[in-house]
Amino acid sequence: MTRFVVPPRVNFFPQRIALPEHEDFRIEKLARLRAGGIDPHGSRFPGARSTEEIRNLCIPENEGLPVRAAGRITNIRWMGKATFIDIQDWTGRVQVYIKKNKVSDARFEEHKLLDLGDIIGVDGGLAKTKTGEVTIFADNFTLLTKALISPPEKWHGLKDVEIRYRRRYVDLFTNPEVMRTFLLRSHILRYIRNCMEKRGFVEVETPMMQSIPGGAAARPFITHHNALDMDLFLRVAPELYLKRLLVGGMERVFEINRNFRNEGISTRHNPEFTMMEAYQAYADYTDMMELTESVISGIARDLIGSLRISFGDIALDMTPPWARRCYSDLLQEYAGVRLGDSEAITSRVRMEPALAKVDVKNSHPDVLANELFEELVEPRLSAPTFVIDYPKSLCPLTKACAAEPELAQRFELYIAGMECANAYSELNDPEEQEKRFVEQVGDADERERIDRDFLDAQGYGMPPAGGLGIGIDRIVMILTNNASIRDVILFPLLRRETDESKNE
RNA sequence: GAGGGCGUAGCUCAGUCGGUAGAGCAACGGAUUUUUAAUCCGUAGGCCGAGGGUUCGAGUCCCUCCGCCCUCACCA
Repeated sequence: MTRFVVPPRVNFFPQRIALPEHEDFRIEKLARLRAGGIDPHGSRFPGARSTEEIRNLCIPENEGLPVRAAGRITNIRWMGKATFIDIQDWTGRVQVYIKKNKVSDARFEEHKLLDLGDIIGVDGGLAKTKTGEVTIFADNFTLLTKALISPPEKWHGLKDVEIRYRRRYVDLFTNPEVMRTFLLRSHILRYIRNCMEKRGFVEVETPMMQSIPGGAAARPFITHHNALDMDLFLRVAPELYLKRLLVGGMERVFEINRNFRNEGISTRHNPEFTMMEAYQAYADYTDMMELTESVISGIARDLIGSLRISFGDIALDMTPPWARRCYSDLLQEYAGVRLGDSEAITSRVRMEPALAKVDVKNSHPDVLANELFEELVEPRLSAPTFVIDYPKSLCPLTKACAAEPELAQRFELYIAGMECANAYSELNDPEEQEKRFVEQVGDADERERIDRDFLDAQGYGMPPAGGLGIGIDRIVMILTNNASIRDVILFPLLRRETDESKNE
C-alpha cells in the first residue's frame, strides 16, 4: 500500500560534503520521497501565518480556526498512530499534531519520513491540547525542504564557538537568542536611519575603494584593479569624501557602511566593521553630542524597552544627559598628571608597567599623555561619558577651541570602557589642514599620501560643520548585551579552514 | 607577535595513577491515537584535530604543526 518503496541505494553524493554514516538514512528517505512522487525541495507556499501570530490567535473563540504555518522541524514525538511535531520560524515555535485518519493514508506514510531539521508547511485547525499547548491539528502538510544534515542537539543546542561562527546559519536556527540579536541589530539600524532622516540628513554612499586611504590613521588593506592596473585601498574611513559633499552643498549627510582596518582582531575589533558617519553643516561637536545621546538613548528606550540595561556584570543607565568630562580633568583624576606637564607625564608613563614598551624619548608629550589616558582612564569610563576637548596634536582634522588653542573641539563617547563614538567640530581651514597633514605624515616620501584633492575641495569653501562617527557594532554589543564583536557580526572574519584544523 | 586554555561519536560532554574508548540527546529496528527534553524494548555509531617521540602499552606524558577562545601587544 505504501507508495514509498525503497529504490536501489544511490552511491552518489557530492564528495565535498562528508556525511556521517547515519545521515545516509536521510539520502535514502529523500529517494523514497521522490519515488512516492514528492518533491523533497518543495516550492512556493503562500499564506502562512507566523507562529507568533498563530499563538496570539489561539483563544477559545477561535477554536478550530483554519491556519497555515511553515517552519523547520525542531522536535518530533512519535506516538504510533499520531505524532507531535514542533515547527519553528523566526518568530518562535508552534506544535503540530498529525493523526492517522485525520490526514490521508499517503500523507500519513509520508510523515514517517520526516526528520529533525526538515522544513514543512502545515494546514489545520487551531486549538489547545488538554495540556494547554497551542497546536495546529493538521489536515494536511507539505514537505518544503528535506534536510540532509542533522541539526545540533535539541536540548543543548550548538555551543562550539568556532562552528557557531563558521556555520552561522546553524547558529541562527538553533540558538534563538542569536536570531534575536541579529534581528535587533537590523531594527537598530532602521531606527538610526529614521532618526537621521527626521533630522534632515540624507544617506549617501562614498567610495570603499580609495587610491589614497584617509580619514583615520589605521593601516589599510590593499587591493588591485586590473583594467586600470592600479593599486587601491579599502577605505579606513569615509570622512574625507563625506566632507567633500559638504563642500558640494549637501548640508546634512550620513553614511552607514563598512570600514576596513588591517589591524589586530579582538573581542572589540573586527577587520571590517560598520560605522555611521554624519556631517552637519553649520553645527559643531556640541550638536553632535546631543545627536549621539538622543539616538543611542532612544534605541534603549524604544527598542530595548528600558533606559537601564545590563552589559555583562555592568549596569548601565542610558538616561540622558550623559556625563561630559574634560580630557584633562580625567587625566588629572585617574593618572594624577596635568596635561602639558611633560615631566610629570613622562615619569608617570615610566611608572606604569603596562606602558613599559612606550618609546618615552621620541614621543610627543600629548601622545604619552594619551597612552596614560588609554591605560588608566578609558577602562574606568563605564557609564556613558562624553570625553571632551582633546589635545589638538592628537586631532588633525579638528578645529581648535577658541579659548584654548592647544585643545581641539572633539569628543569621544565611552560606554562600558569602549570607545563608541568620536566627533569633531570639523576643521575647514585648508591652509591649516594642509599644515596638519604634513605634520602627520612627516617624511617627504610619504607626502603622496596627502589627499591633495581634499585640500582643493576645502579651498572652494567647506561650511563649518559638526562631524560624527558611531561604531555600530559596539553600540549593538552594548544594547544586545554581547561581550564579543563577533557575536554581533553575522560572519566574522576567521582563518581559512584547513584539513588539519577540521575535526570532522 | 607573546602567554594561557581548548580540540574525544552528528551535537552536548565524561574519561581517575599511562592498561580493552563512555553517557545523554540524535540515528536505526520495534511498541505506543493529547505528547511536549514523551516513554519503553532492542541495535549501531570513534583517525580521541594532524604528524612525530617516550613506553611492553598513549585519548592521557613530551615535541612540532593546524584551528578556535581568552588576556596582552599592535591600533591618531
